[in-house]
Amino acid sequence: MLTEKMEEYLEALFKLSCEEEPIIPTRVAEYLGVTSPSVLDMIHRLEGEGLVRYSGSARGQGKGRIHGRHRKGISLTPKGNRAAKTLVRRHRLSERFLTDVLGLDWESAHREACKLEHVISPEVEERLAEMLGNPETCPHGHPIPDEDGHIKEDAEEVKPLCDLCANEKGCIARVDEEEPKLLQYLASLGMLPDVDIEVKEVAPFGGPLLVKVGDTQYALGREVASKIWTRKGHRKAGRGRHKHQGQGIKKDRDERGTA
Amino acid sequence: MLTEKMEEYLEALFKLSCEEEPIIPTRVAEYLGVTSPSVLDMIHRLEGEGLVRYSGSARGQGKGRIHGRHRKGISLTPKGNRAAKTLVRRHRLSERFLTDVLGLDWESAHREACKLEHVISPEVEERLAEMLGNPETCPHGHPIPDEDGHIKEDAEEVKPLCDLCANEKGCIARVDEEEPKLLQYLASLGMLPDVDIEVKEVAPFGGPLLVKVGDTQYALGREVASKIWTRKGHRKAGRGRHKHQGQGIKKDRDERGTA
DNA sequence: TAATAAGGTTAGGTTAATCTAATAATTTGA
DNA sequence: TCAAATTATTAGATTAACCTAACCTTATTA
Repeated sequence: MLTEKMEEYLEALFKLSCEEEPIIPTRVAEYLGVTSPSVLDMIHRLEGEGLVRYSGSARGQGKGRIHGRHRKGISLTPKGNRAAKTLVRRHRLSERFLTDVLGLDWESAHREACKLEHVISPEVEERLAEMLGNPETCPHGHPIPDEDGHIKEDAEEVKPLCDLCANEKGCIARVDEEEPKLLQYLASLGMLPDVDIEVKEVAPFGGPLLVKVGDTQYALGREVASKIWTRKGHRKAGRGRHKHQGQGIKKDRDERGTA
Repeated sequence: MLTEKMEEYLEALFKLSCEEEPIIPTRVAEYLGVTSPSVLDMIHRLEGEGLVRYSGSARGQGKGRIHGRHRKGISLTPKGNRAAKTLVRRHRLSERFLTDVLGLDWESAHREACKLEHVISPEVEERLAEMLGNPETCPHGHPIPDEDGHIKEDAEEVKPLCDLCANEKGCIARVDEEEPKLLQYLASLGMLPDVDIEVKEVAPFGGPLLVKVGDTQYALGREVASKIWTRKGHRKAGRGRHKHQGQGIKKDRDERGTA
């Protein structure tokens, strides 16, 4: 049986596996705010459950180098991957419910979803998805895995804002969700999924980007710009289905002005 | 900080305090399915948090006898009582949401609510209550404490079905929620809150009751009948407010035919 | 290449929540 | 009133998650 902590580790491993290549214990420790002996401890327990594999030190393997049958470092087994995706699905469905139906702001929704994802049963998960109209993304624009753990690939290329050239236009596909403060900041600038954005200038030597959203221009650091993911072209109709449904439900409490 | 287990104990103590008078460790142990040393352990921790009082053995105090300032045995402090009522509120609001909005059956709703109650924040609690139209009772008919922990008293006398005389009529106010199996059984007989019921016969010597619900008669043991609470007179319009709202939200997925 | 930094691992300890087994205290009732 | 039954309490163990401190091992780099 999975404990809540085990679930948290699985999720962390899943998210880290989308970024850097060999996942090392120290990275996990940083990500979760625990010490590395604690991570080792848990990794051993998760190995015992057949959810992760760990082949000793992964240092010096180089990014993405494959050694024999599988990578060094920590990796999720298919079973672990499946469990992690279920958690991600429950988290993102919860976020949609909390923002669209209950009208919470992004930061609160994220915080609450972190707790909800561990107590949602398959039955509630299914009904919730149905009630929300089977949304394809969370409020930040990240895809929601389907019941079978499949994640819909982006139809078009999605790249970070910092990779756009001067005068290139795009549409925000999603924003990284790890830092609540940043999320709140971006929301305050109107940088939300499905919003058009244009890079006006790119300062040299790693300097800031000058971007235009709506009628206003903002200077953004490269670091921040790397957390904003864009796709080509303009906003698409039809993508905001669930969102509009949510807004409809939310409308009658809009005077409270959250989100 | 309260752990989930502490919360479970508080809730158990709250429910037990509504029934028998001096709450003894052994009773709590039975109720929660743990051993008495475990209960003692937790009681000490809860005492340390100022949530309960415990004055040694309470045996032989007699039902409800007061000794000095407060009863012997385990009792909740005002702080503990308040915390327990918040949990009961969250549990019952969750149940309403799960049955009325998501269309779960009573048993599943109860099971899920047991988990949800521990992860709902004050903000979510408030919004959920609002969305549900501030319901006054859970699906089984039990009152939902308000945000301040006040529980609305019954306007009329509410007594167990087994206390009615032959040919006495009443309306089901609520059914005890502790045993899921029983709940499911009663629901299958149509014995739900706000349903009229009539006692046709009472067999002597602790025998069964013959009761009529709708057009059908059933024989119920005394034990079961003691879990069904009735009030005088017929179903009241206006009491089912939240229920109807729930049905409205549920309507467009009724073809699934759950609940 | 030797020193330093970064990371991995072990050993041992803590707290919450549980258990079993044993012992002490109280009740009940014959 | 005294034995049997019930309850309370203590002692000692266990498991999951943590931690700190100490000690290896592998990489970088001066």
